[in-house]
Amino acid sequence: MLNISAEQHLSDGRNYHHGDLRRALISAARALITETQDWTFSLREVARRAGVSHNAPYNHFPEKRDMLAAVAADGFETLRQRTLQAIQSTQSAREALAKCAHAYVQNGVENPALYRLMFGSELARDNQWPDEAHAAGQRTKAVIEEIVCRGADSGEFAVDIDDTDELTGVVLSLWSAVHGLTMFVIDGMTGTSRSVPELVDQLVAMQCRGLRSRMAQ
Amino acid sequence: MLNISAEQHLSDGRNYHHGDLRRALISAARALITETQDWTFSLREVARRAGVSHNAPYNHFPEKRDMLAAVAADGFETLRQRTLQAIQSTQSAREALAKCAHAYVQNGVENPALYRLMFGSELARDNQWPDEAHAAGQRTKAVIEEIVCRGADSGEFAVDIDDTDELTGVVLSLWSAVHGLTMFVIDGMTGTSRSVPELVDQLVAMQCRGLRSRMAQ
DNA sequence: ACCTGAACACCGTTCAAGT
DNA sequence: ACCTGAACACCGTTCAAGT
Repeated sequence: MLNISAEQHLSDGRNYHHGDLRRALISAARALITETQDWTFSLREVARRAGVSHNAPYNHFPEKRDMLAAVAADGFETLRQRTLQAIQSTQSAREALAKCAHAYVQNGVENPALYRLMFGSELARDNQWPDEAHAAGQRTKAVIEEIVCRGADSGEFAVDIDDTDELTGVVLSLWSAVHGLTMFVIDGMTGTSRSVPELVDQLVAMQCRGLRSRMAQ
Repeated sequence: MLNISAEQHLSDGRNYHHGDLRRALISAARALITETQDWTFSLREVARRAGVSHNAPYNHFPEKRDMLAAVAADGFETLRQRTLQAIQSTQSAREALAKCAHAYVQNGVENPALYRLMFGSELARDNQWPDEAHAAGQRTKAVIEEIVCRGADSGEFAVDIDDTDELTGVVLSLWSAVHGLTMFVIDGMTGTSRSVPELVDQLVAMQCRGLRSRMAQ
């Protein structure tokens, strides 16, 4: 994954402090988020963990927010890889969508704070996201787009993928549903005792039904 | 709405500082969020705005987080009222769902920071939400549940509302989709030039299709 | 180019005290 | 019961200086 350990760097012959402090800071911050399930820790604490002075981070990030944005981008990359792996060797678009959704939700459940950072975040400044995090999010979206195109090709989904607007809208609707469910599960807002996989299955079933028949809107 | 002004308090004959500082603090914080589109302001700043010493808030909230949670609950209440009003005098469940979704998304777009606070939030401590915010969220969910029940009664939606699990799952799926879309619109992650109303319409159309026919899952 | 240490203006929270 | 003021340990960020 993206978490290159300190040892690897050192065995590289590169000095931890001079070779890749940026990466080390991101790793340290991500580890802190994973451990504490919170990101109210200080930038100084991250620097301490990385074994550098409390200002060293400013050589790599303009301010704290930008470092968190880099962690978020890292989280998006992990999510992308996990969903991508989940749809390997699936037999149908329908199955791929289900597998993707399960992997997606589980990724969030396993590290709620990181998932919250990726989306909920005060990363936005003036309601504008840092480019790095934004781009990483778009790459994650591409996985869903691939599934939709596959379903259209196979005839499973009644989507006109040559109509860019329609394709984008469908992809966005699907991502919205899966993302929303992930948030509610994480936040304990489901208000039911049903298992997470059951909820995911029901959501996917409903979305697939919506994609199959295309009556008057 | 819930924003009772200072004047109203004073005309009540109640002293602003002794009568309802809690409410005044929530209002001040909400105003700060609305103005700055951020909630990294300090608790001391909120106290300043309310014209009290920097510790007065501690008489009403155990810590800063709890005050933000109260603001979030306030935001949920506004959202609930706006969606509730949107579905008044609608002719069908289908129309109600559309109107509700439009009002919901627009509410988020009008005050992104508040919406982010309500959901994305580091309000959670140990992944557990403050009771007040949690309860307010559940009340918002009830609006969607009402629409689904109405659609089941009228035969518009093929949902067995006597099956609690199924009903909960459907409501959660719908809420997930609308919430997810709201977040993506706010975060500028839609990756399309289509208008927000168009995206909402497409999402609603897809969800309704999913609710109408019930073939083998 | 990258890192350090001192410095500045702030903050969340606690505590003893006032009414 | 509610509010104040002083105090504590911290933080983000800047700056001058070191290599």
